[in-house]
Amino acid sequence: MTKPYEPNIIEKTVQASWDKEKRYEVVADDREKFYCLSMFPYPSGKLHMGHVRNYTIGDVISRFKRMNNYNVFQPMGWDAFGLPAENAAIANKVNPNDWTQKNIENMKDQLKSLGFSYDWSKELRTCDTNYYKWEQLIFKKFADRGLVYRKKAIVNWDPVDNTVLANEQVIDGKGWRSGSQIEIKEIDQWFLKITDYAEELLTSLEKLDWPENVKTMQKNWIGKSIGAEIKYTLKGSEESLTAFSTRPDTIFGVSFIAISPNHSISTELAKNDDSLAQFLAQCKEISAAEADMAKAEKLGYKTKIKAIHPITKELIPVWIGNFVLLDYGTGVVMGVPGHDQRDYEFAQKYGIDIKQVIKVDDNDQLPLLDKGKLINSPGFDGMASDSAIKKINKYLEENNLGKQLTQFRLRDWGISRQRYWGCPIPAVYEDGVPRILEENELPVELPELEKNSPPIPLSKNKDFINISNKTKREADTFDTFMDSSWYYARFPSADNDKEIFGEDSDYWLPVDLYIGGIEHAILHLLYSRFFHKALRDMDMVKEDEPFKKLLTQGMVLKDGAKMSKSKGNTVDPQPYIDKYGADTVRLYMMFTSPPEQSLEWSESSVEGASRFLKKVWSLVSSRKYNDFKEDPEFTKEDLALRRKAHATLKKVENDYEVRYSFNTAIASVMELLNFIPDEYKANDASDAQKFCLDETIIFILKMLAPITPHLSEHLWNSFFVDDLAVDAWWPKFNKDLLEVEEFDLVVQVNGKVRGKTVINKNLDEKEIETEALSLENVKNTIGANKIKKVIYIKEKIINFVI
RNA sequence: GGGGAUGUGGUGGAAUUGGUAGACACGCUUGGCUUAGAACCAAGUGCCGCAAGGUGUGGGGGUUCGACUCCCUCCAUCCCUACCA
Repeated sequence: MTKPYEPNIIEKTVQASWDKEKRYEVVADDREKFYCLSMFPYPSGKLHMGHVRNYTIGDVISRFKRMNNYNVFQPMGWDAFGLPAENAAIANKVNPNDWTQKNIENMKDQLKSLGFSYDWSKELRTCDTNYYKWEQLIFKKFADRGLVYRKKAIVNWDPVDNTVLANEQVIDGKGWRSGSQIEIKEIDQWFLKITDYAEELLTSLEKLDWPENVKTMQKNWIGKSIGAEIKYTLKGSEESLTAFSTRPDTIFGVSFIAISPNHSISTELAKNDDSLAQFLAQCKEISAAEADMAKAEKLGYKTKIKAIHPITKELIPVWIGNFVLLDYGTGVVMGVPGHDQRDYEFAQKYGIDIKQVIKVDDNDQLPLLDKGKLINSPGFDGMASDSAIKKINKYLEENNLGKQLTQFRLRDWGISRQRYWGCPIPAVYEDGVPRILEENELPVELPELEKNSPPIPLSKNKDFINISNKTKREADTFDTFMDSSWYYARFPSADNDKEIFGEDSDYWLPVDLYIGGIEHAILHLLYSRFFHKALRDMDMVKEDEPFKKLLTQGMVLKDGAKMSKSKGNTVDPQPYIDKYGADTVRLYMMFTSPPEQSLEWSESSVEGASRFLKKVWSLVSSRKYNDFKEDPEFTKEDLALRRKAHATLKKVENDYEVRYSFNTAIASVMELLNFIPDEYKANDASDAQKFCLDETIIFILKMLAPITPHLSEHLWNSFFVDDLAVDAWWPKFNKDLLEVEEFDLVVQVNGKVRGKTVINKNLDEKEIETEALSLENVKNTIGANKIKKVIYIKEKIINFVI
């Protein structure tokens, strides 16, 4: 009788030996380096299945690379600042730091129990002064390079709670706690000039080994467009409005101008117009989130102002539209209802002229969004859109009415947050004038709170704010995306308190493989790329890009939505680890779907994963490797097993290394295990049979080692003769063993399968055809019909067309 | 509203380059073992049909000798939309 498989005992023992020998703490050496990074978590309390999936993927790849003789660095840390800590602090009257640290300890224990091969000596927490002090320094250096400025920007304001709300905290236009109608408010904030890098962020996407969909998303987000700025002078005024358009060829179709409710003209007019003032107030009753604005009903208010069309000199009404954003382009839209969907709807609603100025054919329906030939455009009629654009731009430029311009959709990054639990922005106000602190005035430490007292905003913390009568400290903290924009570069130097990026960072950067959720495809990844390029330009890092290769995992969903603490739909892995062991949980997560796909959580086949590991256990645990000095004589059946084992190894290698397709790798190993004939396991098996089984076992343990490291290591140590750990080497398949003399041929008639037959590889095409035609079912189907055509695909298929 | 993805048995999924649809599992059914259950073992399992056969990859259309795969169109679901991380 073999002992039962007791994963919890095995796993604790194996993990203890890793800790003792510090197996996964690494330093520079001669091997090729591999920096494998999984996105660090926000310490929300407990791990959920989304984390388990993400971190298992990273660990499987790290372990596979390590077995293939790479020097692998896989760190872990904590994105520790953020809103949930403050929410928890308010709800439960706990100190956000205590709450966060406790969560970190919990989650760290969970990560350790899952057996991830992290180098914990480089752990970092963004809420540590030794982390964020460097962030304040980066900010100062960015400022010195002219990448920092201040401007007004809109926020969600809760007039009852007197606080700024995050978009997430606004539900149907109401504050989540107070329930009151929120309003948009403009406040002064710090900005980073990410737009200075717009062009490079766009062009260097090409160099990246990233999934195409992520690159496309970033490209569209940056949104480079070539168009023209067109000046509309206002009637009876020196003032003018400038609108940007990518379609100057439709300029003769302009029948209104729309400006933002926040535009200075709007505010000016409202002073003497109560109904307009009311309209502007109404426009503020909408959340600042783009999705909400886009969904809101398009509303307009017609002013008495007229703009002069730059070419026809006709008078055009100026409207105020709630869909026009001030900090978006110029805050002025030229309305061309005939050729723009949104303008069309707006014009229909308010009875504004809709003119067709582009023609494609006689069946044109408005709005017509395609390019075509110009009509109703005096002086340009009959021209194709593209040449008309050039002509019109030239005309505008010569007459000082506008100019050709490249514009980006990307906006500068507002980094001010009106919160407590974040990195203090290192600035002061001297007589109200902002000044960013000098290097020798850093760090600005986040003031500690009383035990168990809820956070008060920094703006209300007098001890912190008031430096002197004239000098006040900045009360805002950084956006937490700042914290996560450079952590990848800090990790190798996490234990270095002398330099921000020491020689360890130099050695390990860039990240060779970055793994994380697809939800970060745009913001986090774009901000990090921007940081990296700015740091490069200050000679703080080399390379142009931080993440060479990217693997985006799909969401783990529960009840049809992304698993997250705030939605309250998380599934804790702990009960599963306790019941089945970490190896089973890891195996199940990898087996249940490929990494990129989103996945509705279900525990339905955890049992299957567990069952498979028990089978491996019962096959290997009481067995010892037979150290044959020379190869025995193999029968045909022996060779079939060896072929299967070597073919599986080849496939699994490809699945791990190239395809990141762990579910199919596991399926192949399961298939291999099922393929072993029972007599090979018996005591009276022949030497050749024992040899083949031993070889198969070696392959199985090695192939599983990245996914189920504890079981593999334990069985390896009891089974094999050398004293190297299971992750010391990866086996090599023998390609001579993969050769076969025969293949299965599928025989089709008119594309439908009518038979299958085994064909010797030596036969020529004519012989194969005869062979196929001799099949009973094929003969019957063809009957008296004449064969019109024969299609033969080498060693796969033959199709008779009748 | 915009951008990106996904859709295959009762369930998770496989089919890697346009070439056998449903590998590998879960579940279920039947049988074995057992006092009984659990566990384990064996066989079966897309749908319709006694069978021959037909049919089948979200719906509709197309290209092709051949389509889960390519094209058009519609529908559903998920993610992002700049202050959740």
